[in-house]
Amino acid sequence: MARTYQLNPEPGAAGSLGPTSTEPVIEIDFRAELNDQQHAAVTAAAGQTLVIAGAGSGKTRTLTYRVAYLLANAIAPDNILLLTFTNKAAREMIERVNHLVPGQAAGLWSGTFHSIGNRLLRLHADALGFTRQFSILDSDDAKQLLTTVIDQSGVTRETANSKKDATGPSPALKRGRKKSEAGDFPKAQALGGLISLATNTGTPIEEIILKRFGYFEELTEKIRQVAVLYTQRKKNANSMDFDDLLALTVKLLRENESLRNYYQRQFQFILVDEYQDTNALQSEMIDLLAGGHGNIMVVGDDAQSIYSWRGANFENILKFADRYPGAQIHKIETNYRSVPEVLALANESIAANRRQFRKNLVAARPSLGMKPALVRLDTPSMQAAFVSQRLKDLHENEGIAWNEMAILYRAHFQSMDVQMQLTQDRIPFVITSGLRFFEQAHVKDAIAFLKWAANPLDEVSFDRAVRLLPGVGPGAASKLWQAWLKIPDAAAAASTGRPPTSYSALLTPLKVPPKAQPTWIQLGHILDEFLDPSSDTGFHPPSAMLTSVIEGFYGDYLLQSFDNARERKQDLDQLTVFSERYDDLATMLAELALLTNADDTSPRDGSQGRRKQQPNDDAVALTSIHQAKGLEWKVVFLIWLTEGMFPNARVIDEGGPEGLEEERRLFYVGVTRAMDQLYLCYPEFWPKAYSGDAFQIPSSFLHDFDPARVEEWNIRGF
DNA sequence: TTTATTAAAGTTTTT
DNA sequence: CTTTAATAAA
Repeated sequence: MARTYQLNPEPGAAGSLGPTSTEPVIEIDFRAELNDQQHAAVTAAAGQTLVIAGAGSGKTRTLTYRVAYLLANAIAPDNILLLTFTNKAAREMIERVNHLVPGQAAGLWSGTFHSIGNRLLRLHADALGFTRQFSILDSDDAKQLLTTVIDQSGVTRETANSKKDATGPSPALKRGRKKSEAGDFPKAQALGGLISLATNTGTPIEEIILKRFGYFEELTEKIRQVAVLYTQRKKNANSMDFDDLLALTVKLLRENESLRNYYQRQFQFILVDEYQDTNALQSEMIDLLAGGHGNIMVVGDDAQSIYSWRGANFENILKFADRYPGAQIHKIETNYRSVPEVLALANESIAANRRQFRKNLVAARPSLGMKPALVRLDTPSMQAAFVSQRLKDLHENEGIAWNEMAILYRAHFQSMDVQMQLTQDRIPFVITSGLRFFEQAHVKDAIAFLKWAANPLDEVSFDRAVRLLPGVGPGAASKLWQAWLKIPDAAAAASTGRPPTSYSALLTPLKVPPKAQPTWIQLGHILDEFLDPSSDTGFHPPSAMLTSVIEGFYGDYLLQSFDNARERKQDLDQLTVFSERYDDLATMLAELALLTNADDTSPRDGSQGRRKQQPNDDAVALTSIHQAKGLEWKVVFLIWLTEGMFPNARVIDEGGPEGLEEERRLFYVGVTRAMDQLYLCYPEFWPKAYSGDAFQIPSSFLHDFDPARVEEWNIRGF
C-alpha cells in the first residue's frame, strides 16, 4: 500500500519546492519499510532536523530513504546535496538510493566534504587566483613544501643562537646523537598539524599554540610568518592542500555573493552524514550553502565522535538546537546489528562518559547465548596466535566466511604480529589501514610527471620528478625550478592551461649537473610523448602518459633503486590499468588525491607487500577502529586493549579528561561493530617494548562494565 | 656546496 | 619499516 506525503514548505522558501516537469513515479511504502522513529525522521518536514541515530540503528537506511522521499516529493535530484565523510560512505549511499529508486537519482550531488569542495573549486578557482588545473597536495606533498618553506625562511638559524643559553641542556640530550643545531623550531609535520588545526577549527594560530603547543610559545611570531609563506607558496604553485579544499570553498562562498546565492538556490535540501565529526570549517560550509532556505538534515551519533584531533567539534551536534532554534530532533534507538550481550556491554561502557545525549539503545535481535569473550594473553605473539587459530576455528567449524570477521586495533603497528601469524597460517586478509596505495613513493613518483604537465606551476611535483635524476638533489632542483619559471612558454602554458608545443625545446637549454645531462635530454623526449595537438586538452590520455613515463624512464629507475623493483613495477601496471578509466587528466589526478585506502581496489598483504587475489576477496578485515566506523562484522576481535595503547597514553597527556572520553567513544565504536561475537584481547607482557615497562596493564575500559557482562577465556600455551 | 651513503631512532587515528 | 640526522665523498 503506497502512500504519498507532501512536504510542508518552509515559509521563506515557498516557491522553491515546485515540482519538476516530469513527475517521478516512486512507489515506496515508507510506513511499512521503516520503524516508527526512522519513519518520523525520513518524512520530517523541511527545515532544520537533527537525527540522533545510535550505532547499528539504520542510519544509512534512514538517509537513503530520506533521499528517496525527497525524490518522491518531486524534488529534482540536482537540488539535493548529500555530504559524507568517506568516499566509501558516499558510494554506498548512492548505490542504495539507486536500488531504491532506479534511474531517479541521476544528477544528485553527493560526496565527501573534500570532494564537493574540489568540485566547486574546479569550477571557480579563478575567482580565488588559482587556475582550474590546480594540483592537490596530499599530506606528504604538503609536508615536503612546508619543509622547503621552513628551510628558506631562515627561522631555524636564528632560533639556534637565541635558544642556546636560555635553558640548560636537558638530560634527554645526553643520550643518542649530538644536540641538533636547528634549535626547537617545529618540524614540518608538527607545524603542518598545528596550522591544519588552526584552519579546521577556525582559530588563530597563536591561540592554538597557547592551548595545545605551549612549548612553542616563544616561536609564535616565526610560526605565523612561516604559515603565511606557506600559503603564498601554495598559491604560487597553483596548489591546494586538503584543508584548502574546505577553507577555500568557504572563502569562495563567503566572499562571492552571487555564487553563494546560486548554490543556495541549487542545493534546496542538504543532508549530512556523521555530523558529530564535522569541524568548524565544515559546519560553516553547510551554513553557507543552506543559508537561503535552511533545509538541512544532519544525522549522527555523539557517542561516535572520534575525530577531534582533526578539528572535529563534538559540540556541533550537542548544540545543534542552539544554533538552529526551532530545529526538530529525532532519535533512532533500535539497534538491529548486535546481540543483546554485545549491546549491553557497549551501553555500559559509554555511560561512563559525561557529555552526551542520553540514549536508550535497545537490541532488536535475540540472544545467541554467547557473552563477549575477555581474553588475557601472555604476549603479543600469543595474542596473534589466538586470533589466528580462533578465526580458523570459526571458519572451519562454524562456517563463518572470512569476510564476516574482522580484527580491529587502535594503531597500525599493533597489527604487525597478527599479520605475520595470518600469513603463516594462510588465512586470507585485507588491510585497509597503513600506507595508502597512492601514497607509496613509486606511485607518487610516476604521477609527479603527470601532475606537473597538468599544472606547470606545481613546484612540488616538479621537485619530486627532477630529483629522480642522478646527481640532482634539493639544491639543483631548486635552481632548475627557478629557471623553469623564467621560460616564457612555460608561463604561457600555466596561464592558458594548454601545454607547450614541445617540452624538450624548453628543457634542453637549462643547465643541469653533468651527471644528469643524458637523462635530462631523455626526460624532454618522454614529456614530448605526452603531447597530442589534436586532442582537446593537448595531451594524450592519462594511461598513455603513464606508459611513457614508465617505459621511457621510471621503469629503469625502479630497477636501479629498489630491491623489490618487480613488485613496484606491478603496482605501476595496476595504476596504468586504473588510469584507463579516465580520459581527462585533471579529473583523474583529483580523484587519485582524494581516494583513500578503504576505496582502494588492490588490497595487499602488508607484511610481504605481495598482491592479493581479487578486490572482493573473501578475506578477514584488518583495520583501525577509525576506519571501521560504519561497518559491521559477525565476529570482531579488538586487540591490544592495554593501558597506554588504548586508551592511548599521548591522547590522555594532551587531551586530558576529554581526550579520555574520546578514546572511550572509540572503544564504543569498536565494540558496536560486532554483530554476533566479540573478543576483547590484551597481552600482559611485551618483550619488545622500546622503553618503560614491558608489563602491560589491562585497559581501564575493561573496568567500565560489570565483569558479569563478559566471559573470561583462559588460554593454554603450546 | 651539494649529493650519496650509512647509522640510528621512532612510530595514533585520516580527508 | 620508514624517516631523519650525521658523515663521507664528489
